[in-house]
Amino acid sequence: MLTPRPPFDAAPMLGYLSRSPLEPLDVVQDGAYRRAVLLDGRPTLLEVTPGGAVTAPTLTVRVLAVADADGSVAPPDDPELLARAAGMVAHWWRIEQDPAELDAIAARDPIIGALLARLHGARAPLMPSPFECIVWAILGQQITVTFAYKMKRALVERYGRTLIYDGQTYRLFPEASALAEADPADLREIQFSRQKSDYVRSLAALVAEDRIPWEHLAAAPAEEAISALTALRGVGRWTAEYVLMRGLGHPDVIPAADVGLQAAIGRAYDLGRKATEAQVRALAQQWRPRRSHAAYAWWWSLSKSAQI
DNA sequence: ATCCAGGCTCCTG
DNA sequence: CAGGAGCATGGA
Repeated sequence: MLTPRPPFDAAPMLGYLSRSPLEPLDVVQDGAYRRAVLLDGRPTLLEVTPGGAVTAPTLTVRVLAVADADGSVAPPDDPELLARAAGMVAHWWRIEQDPAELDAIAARDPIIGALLARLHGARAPLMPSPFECIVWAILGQQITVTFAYKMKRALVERYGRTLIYDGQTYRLFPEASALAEADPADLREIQFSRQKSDYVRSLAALVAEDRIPWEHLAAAPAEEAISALTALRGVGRWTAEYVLMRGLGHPDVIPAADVGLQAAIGRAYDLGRKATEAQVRALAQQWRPRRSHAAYAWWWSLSKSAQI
């Protein structure tokens, strides 16, 4: 049982995690979140169940099943495993972040303040791994989100491992080694452009050889990490910023070139059209030092759960 | 039909 | 260094 720093509200986060019916990995059902990940080299199914109140929140983490090499599924055997699973969940769900830091932002900028109020207690959740995040960012380049989900689903179904629990199939995001060896013709079949195919395969090869220092990048100043990431083929500034905020947990990064953000911000600030990248960066000065949370909030405002 | 989506690389002038 | 083509597909 984890006890996030209050206020903490999992509801908007669950809404965000169930944002697309095509999303193949994030499973939200009966108020709980399930996700299969590789832990100690074995597919492991985790479940997170929010409880308590916004002012006294809890997160119950369970390890539902662990798959062995032969694919047979068993209940968890290692007591260490639960502690490690809980640690991962605590990190993804940002339970230590202090939402009080957002109050000053809301006071400075009432427009985002109204949005932050709707998201009272919410955190901007991280993706389970930087690798998954960077691949997802590349899939999302230039195309509609719906099409990106379609590609992600096909990628996961073709290259990801599976875990069957309670009659339900859970998929894992593909390992870097599997994507590094992917046949470009197969990727073309699942509607990857030649560029996306090249980018994903070359990045997967780097990650498989552990050539990307994720921990260093997570701790480095944002601009330094952005420079390092944009040196990689297929990674421009938008992708680097996305990976910093969603994959590495940098608190103060915003992908200002994102057209979704630009549309949301253009509407909210009554600009008459979508904001330019320069306008987003200028407005975002007010959202320091939590620009990542601001970006998440604007994206959330575009999701279905925000329309209600 | 044409444009544009959670961009990036590469090529041109 | 700015500007534009090309990429794959689908919805507006």
